[in-house]
Amino acid sequence: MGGRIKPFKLSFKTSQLLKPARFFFLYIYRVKQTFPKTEKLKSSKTIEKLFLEGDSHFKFPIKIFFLPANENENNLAAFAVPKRNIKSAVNRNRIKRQLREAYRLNKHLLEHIHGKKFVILFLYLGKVNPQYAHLEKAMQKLLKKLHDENS
RNA sequence: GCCGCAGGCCGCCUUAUCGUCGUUCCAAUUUUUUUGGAAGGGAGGAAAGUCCGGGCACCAUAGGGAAGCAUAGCGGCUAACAGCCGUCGUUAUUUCUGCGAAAGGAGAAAUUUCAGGACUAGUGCAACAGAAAGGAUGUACAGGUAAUGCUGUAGUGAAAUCAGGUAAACUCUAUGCGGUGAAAUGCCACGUAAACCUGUGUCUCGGUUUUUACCGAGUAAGGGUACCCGCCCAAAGCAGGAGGGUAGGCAGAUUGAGCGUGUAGGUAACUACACGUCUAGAUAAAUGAUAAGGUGCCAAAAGUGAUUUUGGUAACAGAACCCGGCUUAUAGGCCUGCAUUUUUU
Repeated sequence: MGGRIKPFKLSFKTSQLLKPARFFFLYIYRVKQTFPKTEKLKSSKTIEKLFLEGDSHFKFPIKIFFLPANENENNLAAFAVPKRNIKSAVNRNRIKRQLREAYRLNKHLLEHIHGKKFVILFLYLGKVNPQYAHLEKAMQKLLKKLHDENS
């Protein structure tokens, strides 16, 4: 874990804007906020399995499917936006990027489930382009719920 | 200055932090590799539709025939084209010139339309009007004959025996077209590996012959390329099963009919030469988030006005082997040309 901890350095202005719950985690130490290839879910078999066997939670507009996968080193995550709801390719891409961003900034919420790792799929079910702030809120609630159930 | 039309160009910017995908360099670990750091780069004019044309790759089927599809004045450009340029004809608009009492019609220029080969090969079709609209022929008057709508005029119509009109009607003529499509294809790794089992499947008649087989004819009739001939396969082909392996890596893949500038040739499209330049390469698919400032647009308020303040908003849209076009979508801005109107001199 040593390589993943960085000294906390934020300006006064930014830290003022942070909410208390998030502020707590960040104040102790800072989880590295990266999202490299090794944390992306790529196997089509696993994704199929997720839809068939995975448990799900829903908080508008995001639905998540997840399965425990303790043999993995990292949590694996994938993001999907159905073509049925969002027609434009540009908007689909954008929502996927925003989902990924929201996950990247909030994945530290899953760090404290010691030993337990998950395979997660995030599915966007809204029919219009979202505000990023709403997405992030929903993401935080879902990750917290997952955390509380398994700790 | 305002508004309109046509053509061309651009199509949000800057900074900071955190991320993300390649490249290069450095350090650590080291066979590969992995991790960290630094530098520099990272979507479009249409990347879209997949409508044409190529490059490139492959094929047991690529040849010939007919069919089908595409193109269509003439000349040029190009790797090629259904594209582009020039030109002739043609459609329409505007302006000018001169003719005329007027209605009108003539010529020239600019822009613009065209599915612009052939109805003297054949077939089909044609509203209204009209006796009659396609091997047609009636009435009135006049003429003529041995006799007859035989001839002329009137009448209908765009057109009445005239080489009529029509090919975004069949058709004919000329030219072109093998098919598939980067999920192609090649290599590496894994694997006993063009391996195993089951089913389907090569017809009928005649002749030669002991039989196999060969020859000929017929049929939709073994399989393959839509069809036929030809050709190829027969240890083939097709379908299923069991078992194994796997959605792996590298190449293809980004230096190219590339881009920029200049000179020369050409009416132009474009071409030649010289110099400079490297500008995305992902693969469950890289460009995002946050903050601040600016820019454009819209709305409201204030002001005679220049303008200021506040709020909102950021068009269409995401590379997927690569090029040349076409078509469609597109907020807003800039430039050029033409025409109208207003003001000033």
